[in-house]
Amino acid sequence: MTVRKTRKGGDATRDRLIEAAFTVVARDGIEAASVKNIAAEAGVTPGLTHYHFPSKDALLKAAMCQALDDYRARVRARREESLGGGDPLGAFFDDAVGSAEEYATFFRVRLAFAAQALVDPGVAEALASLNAAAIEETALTVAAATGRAEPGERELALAATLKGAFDGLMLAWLTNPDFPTAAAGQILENGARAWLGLLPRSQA
Amino acid sequence: MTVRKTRKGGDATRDRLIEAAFTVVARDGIEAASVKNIAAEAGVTPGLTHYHFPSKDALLKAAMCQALDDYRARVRARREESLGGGDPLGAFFDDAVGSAEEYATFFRVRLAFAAQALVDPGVAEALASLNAAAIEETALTVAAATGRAEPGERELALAATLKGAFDGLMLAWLTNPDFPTAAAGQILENGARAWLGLLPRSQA
Amino acid sequence: MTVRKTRKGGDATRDRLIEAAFTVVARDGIEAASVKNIAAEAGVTPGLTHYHFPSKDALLKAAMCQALDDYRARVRARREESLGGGDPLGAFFDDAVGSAEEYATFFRVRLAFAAQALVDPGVAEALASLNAAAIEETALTVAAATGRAEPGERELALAATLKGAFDGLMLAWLTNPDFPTAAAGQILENGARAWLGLLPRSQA
Amino acid sequence: MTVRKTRKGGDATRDRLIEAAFTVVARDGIEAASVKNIAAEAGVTPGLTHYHFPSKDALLKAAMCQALDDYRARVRARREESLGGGDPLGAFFDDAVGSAEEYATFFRVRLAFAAQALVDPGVAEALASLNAAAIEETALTVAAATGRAEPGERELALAATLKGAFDGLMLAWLTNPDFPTAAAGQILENGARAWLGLLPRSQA
DNA sequence: AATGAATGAGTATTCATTCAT
DNA sequence: TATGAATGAATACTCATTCAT
Repeated sequence: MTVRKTRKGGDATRDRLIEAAFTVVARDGIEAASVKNIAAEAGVTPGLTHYHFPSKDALLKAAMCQALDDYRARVRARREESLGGGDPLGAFFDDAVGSAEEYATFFRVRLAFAAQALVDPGVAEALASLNAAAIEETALTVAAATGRAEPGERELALAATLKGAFDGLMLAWLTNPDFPTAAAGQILENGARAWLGLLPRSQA
Repeated sequence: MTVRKTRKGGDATRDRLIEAAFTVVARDGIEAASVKNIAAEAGVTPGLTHYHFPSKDALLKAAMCQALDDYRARVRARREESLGGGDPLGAFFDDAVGSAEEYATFFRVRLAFAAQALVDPGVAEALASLNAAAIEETALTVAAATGRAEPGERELALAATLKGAFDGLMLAWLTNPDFPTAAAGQILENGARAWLGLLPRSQA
Repeated sequence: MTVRKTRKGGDATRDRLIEAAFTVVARDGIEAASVKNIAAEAGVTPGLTHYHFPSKDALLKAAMCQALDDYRARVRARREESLGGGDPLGAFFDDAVGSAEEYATFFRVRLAFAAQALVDPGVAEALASLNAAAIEETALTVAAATGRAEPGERELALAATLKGAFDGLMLAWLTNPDFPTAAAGQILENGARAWLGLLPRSQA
Repeated sequence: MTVRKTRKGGDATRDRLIEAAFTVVARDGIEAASVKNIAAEAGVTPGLTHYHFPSKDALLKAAMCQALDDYRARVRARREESLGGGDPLGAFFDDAVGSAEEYATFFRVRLAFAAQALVDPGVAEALASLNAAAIEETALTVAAATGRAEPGERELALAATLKGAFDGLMLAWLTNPDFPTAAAGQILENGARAWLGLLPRSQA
């Protein structure tokens, strides 16, 4: 019991560190994500970091994984929410375009790691697998739009395209508040529907 | 003449530093872009860097600006090459999809600075203006597709979307070699044509 | 207890750094007072300096404050020692002239900071307040000479003059070992006694 | 002729460098007196400094010597101006107290070098000899007060004391604008007159 | 006489990491 | 578990000096 309590405290600290790393990277960028800053954000001593994580990189990687996992969970929740509606694809685009602000924090962290992934194979691998999971999530939505139970190659390609394109739009929007979000959403949606052989939303 | 010679030596070094910065960022990432590494790549002493540039950030900024300017020049050249053809939009997509490898280096550098732009307003501003220039370049192509001399709001919105989306696809492709580039290109192209009220390429 | 022991180690190092800074400035001048030299004198790593002090300037300031505080304490001790004697002013001058060698180290450090105070307002302020404290100390001696409990304006002016003049004599003596210390002491003492309306010492 | 003209230009630059060094030291302190800053103040290139002076230290030394020489010349001019008056000592003190502001610039530079003299024997020697010259100048005034043609030991001791004490008062005044200048002048003057066996000025 | 380019040693400071407690 | 002290390598940047032109 006491042992577990102690462990729980330790785990709580570990989680606080992960969350603090996420916060610092999202707020101040990866260059500011020093052990000192992260520990300060978590309210602990820098030395303690190396008790919970073998290295700073391990901590950052853990933060990245958790962030992308949370992101995927959020995407899944949205999908399940909109399962009942008649137009899953429409709901997906409405969410993607309408909740940009909400996804922004995730994306800031993702971008920081993407830049590193181009250089560090370890980061690249972790990010790739997490990304694949998110794409599969989206593929389920796409499959639902065409009435298939399992997403095929065509659906997976579209899902990957949508995920990539939306990342790019997010990047553009973050660095340019005047970015035409709505138009971009329509353009993509039209392309997606055409790809699936569906009519445009207005005519459907 | 002699005067110019002296000046030339200095300017040549300056240019070598800029190019070295670009190379290091593209190859090893921005975290490795220390003054020492850049100077070594350029074959000069680190101290000399601060003779030609007031600070490391100024050098990196110069490298970023030059890189994006070169990128825009390349896009323009491609557009002018394909001016004679009957399908400017098709040529644009063929280039974007087919020359991914060629654009990759530019993108790697761009991504590094994008991550910083989220945090450093100075970088953000510079990158935004360079980005706007690239978008205008693309808008000319879009306008040509609809037969207009000057791009209107609709064309600009599409150009911004295409630029953003292609950036995202590039990011996805760089971190995942299996990314369905061709499919993504078609999806986007279909969306673009629909947005402009044109028929899909296959039917045109 | 154990807690205190840890803290003691840190505080001891901090003190060693302050003392080392004082030593280096007094011995080699302020231009030689680099973080590297000071740390070496203290027997620690340069990096550790920035664990105990936010900056080199903060360390030097701390050294200056402690030095001038020690100086004031020494002046006070001398005054209290000679409190019983019948001629406080005479005792003060005897000490000032006779203990020049002893005060020299303090003065060397003080001079280094005085040169900086002309340029750096932060140093100037700190030095001014420490100087004021030393003057008040001397003013107590002056007041005792006239039998007053509290020093008035006249006594403060004399104290400030004596402090300033003795600093100048110290500077002259340090750069010229042949400086007529004894004569200077008499000249100042005569001026001081005349200012207070007292008879010269020889006639008293 | 042309040769002389060229040389003249060179000498003029040399003088500009000396003056610039003086200006920078007086205004920004000796830590800011880098070759770069001095050259900028003189409006020339840093490299040129080493054509006219073998080293930075040589330039600074030249600036110090010229400054103290100017100071001595100024003191002498004052003395000669007041030679006709009946009270040379009174005139000397009136000048010293009244022209503090005018001497301040000289003193700032002098202080910077005094701090170095404590550490660098070369500077110490140069400064000592220049100081001795200034003291002899003052000794002439003191001798005039007692009606002697040549200053004796007693007069030299007083002159040294006055020079030293006034330096100290200048230092005190520069770091504390509230310093009681007038009182200090009277105290010193009383001491000086008593030392020479003269009556105080008020009674004379 | 003067410039601009270049060097190499030097600066303060930050960092991830270790370790005794 | 958690801390505070300590290290050594790395950082950007400054400096006096040299030299070809």
